[in-house]
Amino acid sequence: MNRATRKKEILSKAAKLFKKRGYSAVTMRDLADELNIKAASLYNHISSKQEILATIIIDVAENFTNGMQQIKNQPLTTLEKLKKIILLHIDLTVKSPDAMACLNNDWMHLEEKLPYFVQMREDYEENFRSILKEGIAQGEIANRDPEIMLFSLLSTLRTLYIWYTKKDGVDAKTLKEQMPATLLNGIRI
Amino acid sequence: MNRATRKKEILSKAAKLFKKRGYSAVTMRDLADELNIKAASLYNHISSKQEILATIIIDVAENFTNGMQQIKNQPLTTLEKLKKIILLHIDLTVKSPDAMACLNNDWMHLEEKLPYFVQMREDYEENFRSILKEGIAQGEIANRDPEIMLFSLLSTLRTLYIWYTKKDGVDAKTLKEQMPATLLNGIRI
DNA sequence: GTCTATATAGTGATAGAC
DNA sequence: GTCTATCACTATATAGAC
Repeated sequence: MNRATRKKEILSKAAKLFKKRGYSAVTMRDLADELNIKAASLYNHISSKQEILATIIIDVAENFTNGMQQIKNQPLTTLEKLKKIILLHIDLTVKSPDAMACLNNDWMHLEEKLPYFVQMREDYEENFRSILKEGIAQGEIANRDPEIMLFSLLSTLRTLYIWYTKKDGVDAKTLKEQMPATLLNGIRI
Repeated sequence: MNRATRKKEILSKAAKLFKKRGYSAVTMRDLADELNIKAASLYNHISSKQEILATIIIDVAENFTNGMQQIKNQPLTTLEKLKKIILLHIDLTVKSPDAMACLNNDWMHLEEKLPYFVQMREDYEENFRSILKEGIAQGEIANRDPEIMLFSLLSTLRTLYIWYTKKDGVDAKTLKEQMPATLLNGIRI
């Protein structure tokens, strides 16, 4: 198997295992078994277990950062921006549910890339918070504690991967159709 | 220090460490350091690392089960029942945020107690789902996919501990006053 | 009730043959 | 590109002294 394809396969299987048991509980031997090779062979493709984790998480995190950058300065109402943010979360979750789980559960095991990740996450939350406050100021959304609205929205969006990948869970189409209304009705005037 | 107090202290410090880094990443030496004793001394109070995890998680899980049992059969409207469920989550989170984190993030590392836990969690979700469906049938809440409403509510309630323990986070009083309205407005007619 | 010492079984990662 | 063999280290847990 060629080098690039094998590496992608390693990252994909690793994300799947990390989602199921967490980064610390997955050994290089577990990962190798999943690929039907020996643990030592993994090191022909990656340099460390840590590199695997960082690659998985930073890739998704940068997708969120880029998505938010595109949304925040568009000439849209607050509710339109929030709808786009909700759809961004749904799209990224549907595209890589395992990587979303890693980002949510294993980010604290990042080493070299930890400060970079934390900065991206803080910026993302701050942009989200600004949009909510803007909506309150303009009378578009309810005048309640923006911190409560923020965490209610983010909690749901960040854990979408749990419900999306569950048997008898919800499919992508239903999510895109019903999620924005369910979440936005909770905060709109 | 007397035996019962020491054991409680071990469970408390363990929950705090598990919340921060996850069960698998915390060693018995880490835990012992936190208590200023040696790892071997822990075994005079507990029989295994696994026992610590199970004690922490099952205790909170049984609190949820008991709370739900008391709520579901009371002569209340759906919205009143949902408000009581929301307050149950807030109360348990404020009481033991670290144990809530363990329950959410480390339940899959339970061994002997895993089936018991999974059954409790499934029953809890099923009771929650029934109450939502009852509300839709009686025209009290919006006629949307109950699965989406369920996961939106549960995601927020289950991750309350993240925001409650955060610096600049939300305090218990604000939560109890604003959380029910924010969440229920999203689903009520 | 805590200690030191240790048993036993992994852990991530490297060297070098094929 | 994968293998076997192995290194240096760390994990949970026990035995027995104090």
